[in-house]
Amino acid sequence: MDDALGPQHWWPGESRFEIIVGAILTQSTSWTNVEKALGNLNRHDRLQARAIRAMTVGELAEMIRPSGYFRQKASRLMDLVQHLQRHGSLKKFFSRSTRVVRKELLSLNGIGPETADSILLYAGGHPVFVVDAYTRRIFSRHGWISAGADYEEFQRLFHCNLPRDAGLYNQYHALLVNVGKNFCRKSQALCSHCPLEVLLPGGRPLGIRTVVQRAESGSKFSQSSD
DNA sequence: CCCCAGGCGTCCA
DNA sequence: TGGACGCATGGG
Repeated sequence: MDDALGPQHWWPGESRFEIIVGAILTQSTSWTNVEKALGNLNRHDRLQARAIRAMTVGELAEMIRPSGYFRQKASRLMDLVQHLQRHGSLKKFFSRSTRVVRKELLSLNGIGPETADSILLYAGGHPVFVVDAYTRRIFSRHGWISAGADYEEFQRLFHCNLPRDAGLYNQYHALLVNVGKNFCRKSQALCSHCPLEVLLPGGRPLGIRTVVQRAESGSKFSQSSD
């Protein structure tokens, strides 16, 4: 286990490798389904890179079936694991500059900006802000950024307004996920009980720091995970 | 029955 | 460059 030196993250997972696997499996999929897939892998003692490589993609696909898109994800996961192998340890893989590792992750099939950044932040401890559907929804609904802004544009908003700190990005993202899940839901947003209610459009513009501090002090779910 | 979930690649205008 | 679509299971 080389996760002893890894960051303390809220992202579920016992090891850096499990976090990486989870990042692929959770693409457009609820975490409960991902848990079933991870449970299958764990039960068969398959939550290590070596054990994954020893399987066929077909076997891997069957094991992760509950996470949905299982054929695609099996193939993506296998590609990633093969790639990681060439770098030796995960520690070596992540020890290079954020820019280099990110570019490399993005070059792999099935790894887009959010998955790459989740892996960088939660498995690698790199200071990159993860922009997900919750983040986009919360910030565009409040009028803080256009809904049509692209990934890099959203990310720049955070990188330019917050200290470059992995622990901070980790915590902020966790808070946004909680607000997104429990209040700023896709349909039927529960603004009346939301910690960000006073920041609805029309109010005085406030910085990101204020937004997140409010989420932190107001959310009853700030410590919940999975 | 419906809608939704912590995306990504491909295709096409 | 950007919008539609396929990928798929499981829960509410």
